[in-house]
Order: sequence, then structure tokens, then C-alpha cells
Amino acid sequence: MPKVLAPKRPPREQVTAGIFAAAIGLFARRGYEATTMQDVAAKVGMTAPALYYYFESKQRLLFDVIELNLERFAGMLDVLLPLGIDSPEDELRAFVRTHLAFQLEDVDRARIYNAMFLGTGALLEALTPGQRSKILKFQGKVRNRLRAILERGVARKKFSIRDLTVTAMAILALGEFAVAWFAPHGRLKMTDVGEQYAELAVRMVTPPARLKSTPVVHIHNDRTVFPKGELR
Amino acid sequence: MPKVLAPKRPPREQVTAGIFAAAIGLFARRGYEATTMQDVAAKVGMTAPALYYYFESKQRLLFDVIELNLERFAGMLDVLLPLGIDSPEDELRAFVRTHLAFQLEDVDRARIYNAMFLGTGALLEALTPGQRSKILKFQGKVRNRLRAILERGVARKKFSIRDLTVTAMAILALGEFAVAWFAPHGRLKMTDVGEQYAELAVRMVTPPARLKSTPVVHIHNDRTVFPKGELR
DNA sequence: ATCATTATTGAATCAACGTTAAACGACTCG
DNA sequence: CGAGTCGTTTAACGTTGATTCAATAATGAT
Repeated sequence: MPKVLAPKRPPREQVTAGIFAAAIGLFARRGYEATTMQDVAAKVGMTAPALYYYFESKQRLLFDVIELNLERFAGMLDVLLPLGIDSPEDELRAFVRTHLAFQLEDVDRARIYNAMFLGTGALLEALTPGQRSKILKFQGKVRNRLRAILERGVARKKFSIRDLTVTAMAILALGEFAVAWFAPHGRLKMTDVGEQYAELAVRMVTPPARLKSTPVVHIHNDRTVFPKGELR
Repeated sequence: MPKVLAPKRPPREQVTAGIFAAAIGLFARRGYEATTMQDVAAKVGMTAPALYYYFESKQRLLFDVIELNLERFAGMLDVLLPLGIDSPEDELRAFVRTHLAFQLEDVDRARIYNAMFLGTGALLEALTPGQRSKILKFQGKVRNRLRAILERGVARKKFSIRDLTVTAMAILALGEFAVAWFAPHGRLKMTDVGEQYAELAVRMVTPPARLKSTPVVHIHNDRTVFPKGELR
């Protein structure tokens, strides 16, 4: 009779997945240099040398971690792109919500993504030119998607935007910054924040009601058109 | 005749200032762990042990670097605080502008500040509990300052805010994210961005004009009051 | 000049870490 | 059972980097 519940040795895949999970968290939080192979090993109940059975070096581990996440990014982008929503406002809302979801559904992943984005940490140094261009391309796609939404809103006279770049960056900032303060099990649910951020983004592109009318300027092709003497 | 241009030994202050400058840049770009005392020393034309004449340890150097920068920010904050600006809108604008100026006028400093804020990098981990709490206390002050501004605007029925925390974080996000994209000598001047960010922040707390009126909810004491069925 | 103090250096110490090597247990297949 | 492979461990190596120490150069005062 075979031993019941005898823990059969888990397949290689599963082990590496565990190592990835541990490494992502540690790299994301402490940074690459500050994380030791010991740390990673300990998190999966191993000793450091055992890791070398799966990864030829620490560098390689980082590389693979990043590569793995790049794939996930790409997947998120697909969800982001094909939205066939009519109203520019709703389109903007959807973008903001999706962007936030991407950031919050896996904080470690988002941290790594942002770290590369911000040029912080040693993560960027570890990237190959191929990886770098891959991620820059991804970034560009996300930004362009947002710009397109904003431009469409402007074209339809729904949005009032002073400078496209500034506004786009402001909206992206919301999501990227979220991982810094959002507490997964706190008072607010992720969907709550998504709703509110979406609304804040819409307000950003909507002229205020009561205030002495802010000069509305429409932008064309990344070049801001200023009214008389505004924005010296 | 005294040797003309004889390089008199620079005062201690000046040397430490140089070390700080070098350390800020390196810590900000490479991170704490990835920076060696050699690196810092080389940047100021010294050898590593010489640094120990001025700083008792690498950790201490990091702490002093951080503290120095916090003081600068605190200085800015003080400038911001006592201004008897009446209008909540103007107060908010001033905060946003100051926050952005702090971020953009010295990118390295901002990166360090943000790294701690974001929990990215090993900066926070490298500090002692005492040092950490000091820094966190400062962060709290900044946040509370913003919250106070927002609360005043709400109390005066000038601002429409759904959730104080979310809105505050959104506004802070603008500035913190700026270092990631702003190009010092590009099309936009810092003051331009400041103006626009200030305006975007005001819009965030101002009910939109044309849209089918977004439900306006006033918040009390960090507890959000939801209207009928909003924000499930 | 001489001396004390200040500032810096090169050599040395020590721990930590990435990595390798050899050995060991466990599981698989004959 | 026995042999081979797989996965892991302990021990060890080499390097790097923070920090210390004794020696020394540079400076300022007497």
C-alpha cells in the first residue's frame, strides 16, 4: 500500500514558480542588491546553494523574474486596448480602472514595473537591451492609449485640456502611486479606489463649474496652444 | 609672499557638503546597497576610509543625507504653512506648486524621498527604527497638511470630495510622479507644470460642470458618507 | 623650526555573500 | 535489492566591501 498523502516531490515547474514568487517579492521590496540568495532560499524553505540547481546565477534569476512579468504586462495591455466604448468619459474611466487594477492586483509586480519606470534601483542595469526596449515599447503603448483617449475627448469637445502630456502624466500618476499607500485589506476596496480615481480623472479633463472659468485650450499634436499671455 | 591661489584646506562644512552631494546622487540612482563607500569617496576625490573621519558609518551617512533633505522640505513646508491664504483653492494651488517644486528642483533628493515613501529600494530598511519613525513622522506632517487644506475647503463648501484619503493621495501622486517624466530642459518649464498641476488638483475637488452631476458627498472625519447605493 | 592637531592614507580585519564542490538522502526503474 | 539520477545539504573558496588601525602628510599656532 502506497503511503497515503506521501508528499511526492513537486515538479520542477512548481518549484521554480515558488522561487519566482519569493524573488519577486524580495526584489520588489528590498531591491536586487539588498536581497541575498539566502533570503530567497529561506522563503521557499531551501538553502542558498539549492537555488543554483534551478538558476545559474542571481543575475539570471532576476532576469527571468523580469521576463516573466513582462509577459504579464503584455497580457494586461491586450485587455486595455480593444475597448470599444463610445463616450470619451467612459473610455477614460475604463482606462483608469484598468490601470489601477494592473497596479494593485499584484503589488510586487507593479513595484518592479514602476522601479524600471522610475529608473530607481538596480533593476534597470540588469536588463538586456532587448528587455529594455520591450518594456519601453509597452510603456509607450500604454501612454499612447491614454493620449488617444484624451485627444478623442478633446476632438469631441468633451474634454478641456491645457496640455496633453501634463494631463496624461497626471492621470498615470494616480495608478502608479497607488501601490505606495493602498492597503489591500483596509477600509477601501480596490474597486472603490478605481471608481474614485476614474472620477478624479474625469474631473481633471472637465472644466470646473463654479470657479472663474479657467481658460480652455485645445491642444493639437503635442503642441500646446496658449491663449493670450497664459502660462508664460 | 603667500602662495597665490594656494588651496587652503576647505572647512569641514564644505567637505561634508561635497560628500552629501555625491552620496545623494549615488544613493538615489543606484540605491543604498549598490553604492559603496568607495564610490562616494571617489566622487569627492578621497579614499573610502577618509569618509569615516566625517561619518561614523555608511548608515549614518545615509541617515544624514535623508535628514538633510527632509529639513529642506520642512523649510518649504513652513513657507507654505503660515501663509494666510484665504481661499481654499489658492491654498491647494500653493501646496501643489510647492510640492512639485520640491520634487523637481533637485531630482536626486526627490528620488530618495520618494523611494522611502514608496517603500522601494533598501533605503528605509537601512535605517534604525528611530530614524525611520522620524522620517515617517515628517511624511505624516505633509499628508496632514494636505488633508487640512482639503478639509477646510469641504467645510467651506468649496470642495466636493468623495473620500479624503483617496483624494489626498491622488494629489500627492502628481508631484511624486513628476520626476519620472519631467525633462528639465524640455518644452515645459517647471512653473508651467506647477500651474497646470495646481489647476488639475483644483479640478479634482471641484464638481464637474457639464456631466450629469456626479453625486457630491461631503466627508467627515475620514469616514466617507455614501449616497444611496453609490460606491458599492 | 617645532609641535600639536587635523586630515588622509595604505594595509589589515572581519563578515557577508555569490558561488562551487563533494557528499548524502530519496526516489525511480530495472 | 541495486544502481543511477535528482535534489539538496554542508563545507569550503574567493571576492567584495565596511570598518579599524597605525603611520603619515598637511596645517596652524608658538
